[in-house]
Amino acid sequence: MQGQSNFMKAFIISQLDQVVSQLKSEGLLPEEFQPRIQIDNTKDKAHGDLASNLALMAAKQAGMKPRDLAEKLVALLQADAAFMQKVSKMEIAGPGFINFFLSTSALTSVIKEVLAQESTFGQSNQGQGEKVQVEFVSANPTGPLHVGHGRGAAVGDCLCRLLEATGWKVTREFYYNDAGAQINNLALSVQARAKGLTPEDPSWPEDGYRGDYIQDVATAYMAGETVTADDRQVKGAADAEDLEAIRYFAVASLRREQDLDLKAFGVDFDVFFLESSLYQEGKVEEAVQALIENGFTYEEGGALWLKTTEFGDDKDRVMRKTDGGYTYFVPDVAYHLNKWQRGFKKVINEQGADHHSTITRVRAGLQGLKVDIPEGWPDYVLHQMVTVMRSGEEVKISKRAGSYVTLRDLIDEVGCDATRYFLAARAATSQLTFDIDLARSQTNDNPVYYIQYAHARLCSVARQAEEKGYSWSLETTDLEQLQSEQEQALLNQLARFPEVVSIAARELEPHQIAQYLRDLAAAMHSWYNACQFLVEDEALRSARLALAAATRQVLNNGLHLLGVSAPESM
RNA sequence: GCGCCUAUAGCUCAACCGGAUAGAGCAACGGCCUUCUAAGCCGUAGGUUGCAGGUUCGAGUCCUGCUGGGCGCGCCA
Repeated sequence: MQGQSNFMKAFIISQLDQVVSQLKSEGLLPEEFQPRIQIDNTKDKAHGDLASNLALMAAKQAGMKPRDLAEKLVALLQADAAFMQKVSKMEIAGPGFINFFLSTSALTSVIKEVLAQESTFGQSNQGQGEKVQVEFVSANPTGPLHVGHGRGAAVGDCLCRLLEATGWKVTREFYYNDAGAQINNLALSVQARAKGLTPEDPSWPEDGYRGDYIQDVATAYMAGETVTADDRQVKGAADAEDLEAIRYFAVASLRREQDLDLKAFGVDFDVFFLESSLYQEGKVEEAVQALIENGFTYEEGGALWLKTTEFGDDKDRVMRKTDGGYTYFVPDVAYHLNKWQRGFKKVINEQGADHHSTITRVRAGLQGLKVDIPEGWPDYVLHQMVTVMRSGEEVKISKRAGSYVTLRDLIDEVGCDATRYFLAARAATSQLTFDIDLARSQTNDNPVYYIQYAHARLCSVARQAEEKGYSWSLETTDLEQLQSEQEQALLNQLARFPEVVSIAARELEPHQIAQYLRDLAAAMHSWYNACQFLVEDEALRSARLALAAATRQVLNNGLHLLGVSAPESM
């Protein structure tokens, strides 16, 4: 699938396509030759603005040397007067690249596009209004969100924003594992605290949760406080013997706390899906029955097994334990069947790589249901582990959670913007080192402020232009004034944006947006230092204010995709 | 032992379905504020892309085999 490209790329591709057809009719190229014509951004401005490797790809089939074929292609393009209005010069370079030098009018046309499309510049319709469900975070309601959940939240939310920007109809979903052994464990831990035990006591539950937050929950429960979670209100029963009441209260308390953390992080969900609802509605049992009826199960050692090996797993897995309970992936299968039945042909699960072994099991279960779910469904985006560093040393604990660093710690300490940026700026496949000192620093070390500062500077220029009565309108502005090296570099960066958004969405890689924004901000800062905007020469001034307005808009659009604010002053 | 991820400058990381001389930031060194925000800019230095083969006109990118690191391999989730 070809990504949405900037219009000059699309234009050159279509012209080259015509030229290829021409060469076919001349018999120079075989009829069956169907190149994927590729136009690249150049790394070196000596190579022009855009470049094509078509001659290199087609040389063999044409039976010509690449450079000779390139000559031929260039000659045909040069014959087209309309084409040569947009391309001021072509050069053949290296082994046979064709370098395109764009005319100023072609370069500056992006300004008109940006100012006309405003906040929609960069958007496309790749998704064609199709539904996509993105499940992310999905933390167990047994403790505060940790930094790994934070990475999931940042990456998942940016993915959603990218998909929305490219024409998908997105449902953000959070799956609560509110049934199962870990919840029982939570209830026992709170109960122990309610009875005044501490983790040091010999009678403290085995594998109990030891963090301070358990004490907070127990105290609130015993005080009869009322907790309001997203879908329920629970009053503490103040009875240390009522484990059921404790369980209910504890889950509500932790859900509420997670909700507050997510809100502070600027992440909203459309659906909170409860694992317990699958049991209540008999969906887990239905899925199990279907798997049994389809012959993918067997009993052994008092347990029920799923033949996951028939779907690529290295060993079969227990579905129903000897104690009668289901293993965790069984409700997961029921849940994903539910997603499918809700009509999501595309589903993306963003989760930590430490859970990657579930993928094979869930997909195997879905195949075993035999309801025509495609083999590779659903998609997964796995993020690797996060290490938090402070003063050159790894930070492993938080006061509240005990054994891990919480998302709340980071938001409180470095702020929402910087936390989101740092957690989304690296490829999900890479382990991430979160440097608190760097994220906190309000200096040029910090890419968040670097990008935001670029935006704030342009806002400031616009304010001052207004104060001085320097009005301008696009219709009467002569964009040919933008001749400096920095201006042309910036124009090329602006033109890249729709394509970057498109590729980032297609590859499910939000970090590409962060990377791009840094490049764009760098181009803007270089320009800012090289050129004065509020000059006497009205023609030049207006052109620069137009470019400044367009750049500000694209910075804003890009920051929005990351969920990072775009301040008007700093 | 098996599976997934990963290895790029001293450090943290990029590199657009294989493209030209592998790029940024930090750290180091040298410059730029009477002028729109110096949270900025310009320059210098820094590399056998873990190792060895292979495919290709062309490989950090694809294939094979090694080596190191992370995660997983439970009738936990």
